[in-house]
Amino acid sequence: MRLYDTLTRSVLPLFASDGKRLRFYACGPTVYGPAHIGNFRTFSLVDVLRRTSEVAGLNPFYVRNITDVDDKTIKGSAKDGVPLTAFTEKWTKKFHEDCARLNLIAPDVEPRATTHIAEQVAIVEKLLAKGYAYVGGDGSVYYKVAAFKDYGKLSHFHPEELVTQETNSAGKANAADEYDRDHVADFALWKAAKDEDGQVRWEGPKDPASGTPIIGRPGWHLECSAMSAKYLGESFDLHAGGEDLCFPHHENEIAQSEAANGVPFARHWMHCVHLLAEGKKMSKSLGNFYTLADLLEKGFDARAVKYLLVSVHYRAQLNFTLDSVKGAESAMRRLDKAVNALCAKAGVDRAAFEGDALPRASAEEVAKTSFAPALDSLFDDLNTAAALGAMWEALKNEKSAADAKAELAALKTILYALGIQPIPAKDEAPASDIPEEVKALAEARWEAKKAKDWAKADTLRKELTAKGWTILDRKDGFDLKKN
RNA sequence: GGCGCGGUCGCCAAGUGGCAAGGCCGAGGUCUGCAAAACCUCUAUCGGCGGUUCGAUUCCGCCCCGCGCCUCCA
Repeated sequence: MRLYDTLTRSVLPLFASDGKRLRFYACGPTVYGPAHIGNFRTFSLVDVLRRTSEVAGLNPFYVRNITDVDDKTIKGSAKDGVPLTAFTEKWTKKFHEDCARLNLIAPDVEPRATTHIAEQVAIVEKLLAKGYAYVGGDGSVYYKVAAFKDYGKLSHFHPEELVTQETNSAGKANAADEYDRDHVADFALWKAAKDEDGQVRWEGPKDPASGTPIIGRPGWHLECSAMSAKYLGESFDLHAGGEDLCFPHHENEIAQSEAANGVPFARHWMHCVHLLAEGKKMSKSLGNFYTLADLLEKGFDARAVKYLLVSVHYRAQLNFTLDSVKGAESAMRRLDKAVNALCAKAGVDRAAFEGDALPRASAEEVAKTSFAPALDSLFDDLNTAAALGAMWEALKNEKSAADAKAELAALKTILYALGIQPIPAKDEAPASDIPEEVKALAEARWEAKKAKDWAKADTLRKELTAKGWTILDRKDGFDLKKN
C-alpha cells in the first residue's frame, strides 16, 4: 500500500523496514476533558491505517500515547480538587469508552507520560551532554533549535521565519517572552517546578552547573520521543497525528530524537486534516462543538458518526454537520439490508458473518471479487471516500455475482478495513418499551385492518402517530417504531 | 507576510487528457387497502479568464473565493 508522506510531500510505499512488523506511533489525546469529534476524526483514520495495513499484510504494531501531564491536566485536577492521577484516569476511561463505541482497535501499547519519566529525563541529559540543550534563566531546560541543522524539515518552515514571526494567524502576539530562553524557536524540554504545579513534580535531569537534579515536569514533546523509542525503537516506520501537530510538536520530536540518538526518527509521516463543524472551526461559542456524547444524546448512532468520519479522504477537510450524520445513518441502515441480502444469497447466517465462522477474505481473495476496487482505493493513500463508492457500486452489482460467499467474505474485509458497522435496519423498540396504551391501539388497528375497515384503521394509525409511534406492517403482523 | 490544502449535481464526495463513481435528500414508477419497506428509473459539462492540445473538469499561467498551520489545539 501507498501513503502520502509529509516529510517528502509525496505518496510513497508503506513498508516495514525490518521486514516483519510495521511499527507506527500516533499521538494520542491529552486527557483533560472529553475528546471531541475532531479528535476522533484523526483517531478514526489512524484506525483505518491500522486495519488496512493489517489487511495489506504489513503486520502493524501500533503505539498511541496518553498525555496525562501538561498545563491543562494540572489545572483541571486543581479545579476539581483531585490528584492529577485521579483526574486523568477519569478522562482516560471516558476516552476508551468513546473509542469502543467508534469501533477503534486499541493500540498494542498505550503508554502514559507520567509512567515514563525516567526515559524522558534520560533524553534531556543526553541532549544537555551533546550541547543541544541548555538551562534557561528560569531553571527550565530548553532545546537549542539553532544546534539542529535539519530543524523545519517536516513542516517545511525555515527557522529564520520563525524568528521574525511576531504574531500568529489570529493576529495575537506570540508569547515569545513567556519563558526565559535564548531564541524564540527554542522549546522547553523540562519545566522547572512552579507553585501552581502543586505536587506534580519529579526529579529531573541534573543541572550541568550544579550537578543537582532539576525538580519539575517534562515538556510537551518529550514523551513522544521517549515512548516511541522505548516501544518501537529509535528509528521506526511511521508516525501519525493531526495536522496541527506537524508544527511544532512533530518537528520538535524529530529535533529531540535525532539529536539525542544520532539516527533518523520516523521514516514516514501521516497527518490528518482537521474537520470543520457546520462550516466553521469548532468552538463552544458557535455551538458547533460536538463530543460523541453530545451526538449520542441527540439520538445519533455512534456507527453513523464513525461512517461519516471516515467517509472523506483524510487529507481533505471534512465538514461535519448534523444533517450529514443523519445521512450517514440512512446509509448504514441500507448497508445492513445489503449485508442481509448478500448473506441470504451466499447461504451464510448473519451471525456467522458477524462472528468468526465466516473468515475475512485475504487481500488476494478480495482481488478476485467485485470489491477489489474498494480495497485498491484503501491501499492507495487510504482513499476511504473512493473505497466507499466502490463498495456501494459492488453491492449494487451483487445480484449477478457468481460466488456470493467469496463476495461476502470480501465485503467483510472491506468493512473491517474501514472499521464501519451496519446499523440494524429493523430497530423496532423492544416490546417492553412499548406503552400498553400504544400496544392496544396497534392491536385495534390490526383488527380493523383485517376487517377491512380502512377508515377506522387510518384513524387509529393517526392516533398512534400523534403519540409518536409508527406502525410498520408485515405480511403477518406489524412492528412498532418510535418516531 | 511565509508554508500548504481546496473550489465537481440541493448536501456530502471520488475521479480521469476523450462518454463525470458513490452516498444522502428529492422526483417519477412498480408493488402492497393506506403508510412503510423493497425494487426500477431520473437529476452536473466540473469557480473565472487565457494558454497547450485533434480534444481539458483533468496539464500550464493569471485571477476570484474558502480553509488550515505559523509555539502547547487531533
